[in-house]
Amino acid sequence: MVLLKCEYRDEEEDLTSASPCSVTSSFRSPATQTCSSDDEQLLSPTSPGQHQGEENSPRCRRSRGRAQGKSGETVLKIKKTRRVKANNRERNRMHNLNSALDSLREVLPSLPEDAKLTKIETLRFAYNYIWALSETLRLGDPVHRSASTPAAAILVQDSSSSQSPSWSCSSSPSSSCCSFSPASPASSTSDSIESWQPSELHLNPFMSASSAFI
DNA sequence: TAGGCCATCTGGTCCT
DNA sequence: AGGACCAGATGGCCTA
Repeated sequence: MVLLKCEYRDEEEDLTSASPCSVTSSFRSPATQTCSSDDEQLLSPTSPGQHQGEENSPRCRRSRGRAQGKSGETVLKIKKTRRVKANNRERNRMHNLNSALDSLREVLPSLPEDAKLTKIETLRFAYNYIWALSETLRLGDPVHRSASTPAAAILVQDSSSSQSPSWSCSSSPSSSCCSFSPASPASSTSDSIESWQPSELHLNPFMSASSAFI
C-alpha cells in the first residue's frame, strides 16, 4: 500500500524550502541541493546541447519580453516559483496515479500482504485477469463450463476447486503462480483442454514485457 | 555488489 | 498563461 505522505502545498510556502514536502524518503535530488536548471539557464543560457537556437523561438521571445523591466533576481524567483509549483503538481499527479494502481490491486485476486505487486505486474495481471474473466463469460454456457475454460487454461487450476469460482496466488510475485477454480460441475471433466488454444500472450499473468508485449 | 523498483525533479509539448 | 501529460535523468532502498 502506497501511502500518500506528501500532500499538495502551494508554491509560496516552498520558495525557501529545498525539499518542498515532508516525504519520509531520504531522497534528495541534486536539483534541490543546488540551483535549478532554470537558474542555470538563466546564468548560462548556452548550456551544452540545450536551448541552442532558441533565441528566435516564440517561447524565448516571450520569456524575454516578460523579463523586461524586472531584475534578474526577480526573474529568477519567478522561474523558481513556477518550477516548484510544477513539481508539486507532478508529485500530486504521480500520487494520484499510485492511488489508482492501489485501487486496481485491491480488486485483483488477493495476495498475501507481503507480496505487493509491482506497478508493471499489476498492469499485466489486470490485463490478463480481465481477459480471463471475459473469456469465462464468453464461454459460460454449460457446454464449456469445465476445466477447459480459458481461465483454467491460462492459469494453474486449483486442486481444491469448489463449485464457485475462486482465485488464489502464491506468495511471491516474482515466482507467482495464480490459480483459478472455475465454477464447473464436479463431474464435467469430459471437455479436453486441447479444445481451446490460448494465445501465447495470455499464458502467464506475469509474463515479461520482452516476451509478451513487445 | 549489481540490478530492480521507486519517488522525485526537470524540460518539452500539447491543451484549455 | 498556466496546467496536464510525458519521458529522461538521478539517486535511494532493497534483495538475491
